[in-house]
Amino acid sequence: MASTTMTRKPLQSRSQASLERMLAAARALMLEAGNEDFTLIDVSKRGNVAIGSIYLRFESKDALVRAVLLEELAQIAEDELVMFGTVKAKTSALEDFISNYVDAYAELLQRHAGMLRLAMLRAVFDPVIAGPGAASAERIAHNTTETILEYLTQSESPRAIEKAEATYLIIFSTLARELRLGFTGHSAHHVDWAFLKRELARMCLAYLKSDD
Amino acid sequence: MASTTMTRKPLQSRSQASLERMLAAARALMLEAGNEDFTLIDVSKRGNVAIGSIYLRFESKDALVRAVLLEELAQIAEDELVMFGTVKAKTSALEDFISNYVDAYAELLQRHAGMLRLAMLRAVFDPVIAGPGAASAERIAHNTTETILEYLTQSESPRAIEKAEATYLIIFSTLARELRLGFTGHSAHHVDWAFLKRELARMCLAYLKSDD
Amino acid sequence: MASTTMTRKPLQSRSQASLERMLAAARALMLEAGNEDFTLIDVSKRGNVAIGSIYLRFESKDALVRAVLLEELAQIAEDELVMFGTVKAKTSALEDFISNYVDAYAELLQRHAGMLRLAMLRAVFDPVIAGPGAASAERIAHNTTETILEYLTQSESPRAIEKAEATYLIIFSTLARELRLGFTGHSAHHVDWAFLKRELARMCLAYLKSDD
Amino acid sequence: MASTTMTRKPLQSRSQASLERMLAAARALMLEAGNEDFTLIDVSKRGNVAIGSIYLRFESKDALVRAVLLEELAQIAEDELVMFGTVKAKTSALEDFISNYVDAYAELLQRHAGMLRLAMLRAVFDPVIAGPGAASAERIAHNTTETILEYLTQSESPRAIEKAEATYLIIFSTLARELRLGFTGHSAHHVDWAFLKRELARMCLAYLKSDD
DNA sequence: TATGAATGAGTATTCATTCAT
DNA sequence: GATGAATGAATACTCATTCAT
Repeated sequence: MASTTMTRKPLQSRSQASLERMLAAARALMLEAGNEDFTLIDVSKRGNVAIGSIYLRFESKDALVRAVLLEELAQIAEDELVMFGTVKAKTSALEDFISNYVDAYAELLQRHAGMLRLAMLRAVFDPVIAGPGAASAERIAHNTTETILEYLTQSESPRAIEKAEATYLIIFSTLARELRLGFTGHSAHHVDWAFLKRELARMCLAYLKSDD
Repeated sequence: MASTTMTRKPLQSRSQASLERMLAAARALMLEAGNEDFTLIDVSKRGNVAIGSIYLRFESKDALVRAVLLEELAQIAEDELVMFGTVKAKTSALEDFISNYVDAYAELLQRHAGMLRLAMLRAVFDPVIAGPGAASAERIAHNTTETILEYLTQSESPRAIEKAEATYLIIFSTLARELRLGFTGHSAHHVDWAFLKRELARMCLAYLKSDD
Repeated sequence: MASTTMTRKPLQSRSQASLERMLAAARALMLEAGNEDFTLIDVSKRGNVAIGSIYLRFESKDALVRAVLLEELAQIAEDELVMFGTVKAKTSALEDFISNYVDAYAELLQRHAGMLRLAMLRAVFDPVIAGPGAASAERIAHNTTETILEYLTQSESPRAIEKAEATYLIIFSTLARELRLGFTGHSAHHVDWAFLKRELARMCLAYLKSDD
Repeated sequence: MASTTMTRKPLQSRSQASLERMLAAARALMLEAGNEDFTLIDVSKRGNVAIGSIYLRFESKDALVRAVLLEELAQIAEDELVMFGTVKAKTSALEDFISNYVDAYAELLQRHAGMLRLAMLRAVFDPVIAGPGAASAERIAHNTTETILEYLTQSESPRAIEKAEATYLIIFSTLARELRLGFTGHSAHHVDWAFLKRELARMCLAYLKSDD
């Protein structure tokens, strides 16, 4: 068994390296062009892999694109969890939480903007992408809502659940503008990002604390 | 004058009809697929126009796509003005305005969602689309902000300008989710639209009325 | 009959003018491009004639091209006769004749170079052009040969006929290089034209006067 | 070394064979039509290569045409050198040289007439073809002139250089008629080729030996 | 397994020709 | 007769996919 492993490992890592190179090449090409219009020849040259090798791992170009996006979505999901834990750990009041959360979430979305944009475009017609995307989104929505609720119940706010959910939705929507979906800064091309984040936090707080 | 019209109409309407058929066919194909990947053969068949006829009116497939989008953007700009006038006419208090505005703006964006989505995607690399899109966006942003300010100055709110601007941005961003930019309902696929609109209005109001 | 003529003339001259405009436009386009790759739309715009009108006079684009070329070939034939008469009129010795003839023939070929080039290219596959072209060529060949013979018989040269014919062939071939058929001056790009004409005349004279 | 050849040959010859088939097909089509108006589908069918394979070797149809012509021009250049060497080797007097040279040069031009004709047509607008064509022409012109001069200086002829150059030009121009540039036999369609070559040689000799 | 040359269906674009007005 | 908008066949080129080595 040891020998089997010995013999297989190098081969596997060879394969593994080749697989990673094609994924990385496709990823780079997708980010550079902002779309999926790269060719497999591009991937072949850039990733130093034979075209045939791509078809050994993926049944089509589409499957390769999906793999790249799914990999990114998994990473985003992980990053979200880490981000969420970090924010929670350093906050004890609603004010702190909302403000830090908006900052951290904004940063996360910005970091993954390129691929997230592509993932969202594809999600429109590709359930394989829409699924994990929605699942991940739901988890972060749930976590966020729960945490806001924890802070809110301390102050016995009525309609707490509804407000917490709306808050998450509005925060996500607003920050998602940064994914460059929209006319270059539709309605905002000289509004700066810091300003938007600050006011978004304030708005959410005013809303959450209001006793309507 | 009547005779002039008589003589010209048939000639114009023939051409006009053909032009409209190709624009309509392209529009329909774009909306159905959610992208610009239709072929001119599709347009030819669907619109019952010869391929050559398309090139009689447009210098390229791209120009046809642009024409479809520009037509829609012009319509959107007009609709926005009408919508804005209607909302203003029937509101006298900030509460009414925000609530009605969110409703009406949401309806407008929903009505144009398909093409607006395509316009935004193209705006990323096509200045011919980005220009009018941004101009239109800026006008509605300006109008909205001004109106909010009118109501706010009545109550001498500090930071009125910043809050009015942030309000517009956040409303637009939140409603724009409806353009299906995002995982089908990323984080919101069973949250209903009526709920979101109501809470968005409330949030904005709480924010605008807060004395931070 | 007078009235018929009255009524017809203006119409005819209208038609005539239109016909001439399309021929002139086609001619200009052919000369500018150096080939037959113009489009009928070009002719339509340039000549201010409707495309339909072209098909009223010519059964195809090819027929239009032919008409232009045939018109030019007829003009060339006429020019050749005039040129030949002029040269003969002012010369009385072989030396004068050859020298003046080479000059005048060179000038004629140069003047018609553009269309002659096109005519020759088309003659390869179009008998309608090859015919008149060859006929015209034969006449000038005959005239030239005859004239040379007149001068030669004065000096009782043996092989006079053969030499006269060869002289014409060689003069024509050499001058035809000016039609820009050949690598830009294949083998001659800094040899000047005046030199070539002078030496060509000398060579012919030496040959004609030799008693081989 | 043998094994290297063994391993490489099959790979190369497959590719090589395919490349040669497309070049040969294009060549044949060009010669048959006398122009470049063949289609890539024609090449594909005739050469039994996929259209895509053509684009694997050439970046455009134009590049394929160029390759065919350049190949021929290179062959012509080589043939010219061989021809020239052979002629020089077997001649010791001017008479012999001119006569043999005209014969051999005529044969060479005839052999390559079809492609040479196409090359010259393209040279008008394509520097890639005009360059090698002119270079090759200049070399043969130079060689010819030099050789004539060697024979002439023996007889201390005045104006030797000018006469040698003119001789080359006139020989080339006259023989080039055979490239079918000109109305099929413009001025010569029943003049036979043997006659023309003989007289051309005589004319050149008479000229070169004359003491003008 | 790995390779990358070969494949050919698919697409934008052009332009001679037709024909309704 | 005159017009010029409409037609659609034809063609260069691209690229995902296959398969012989």
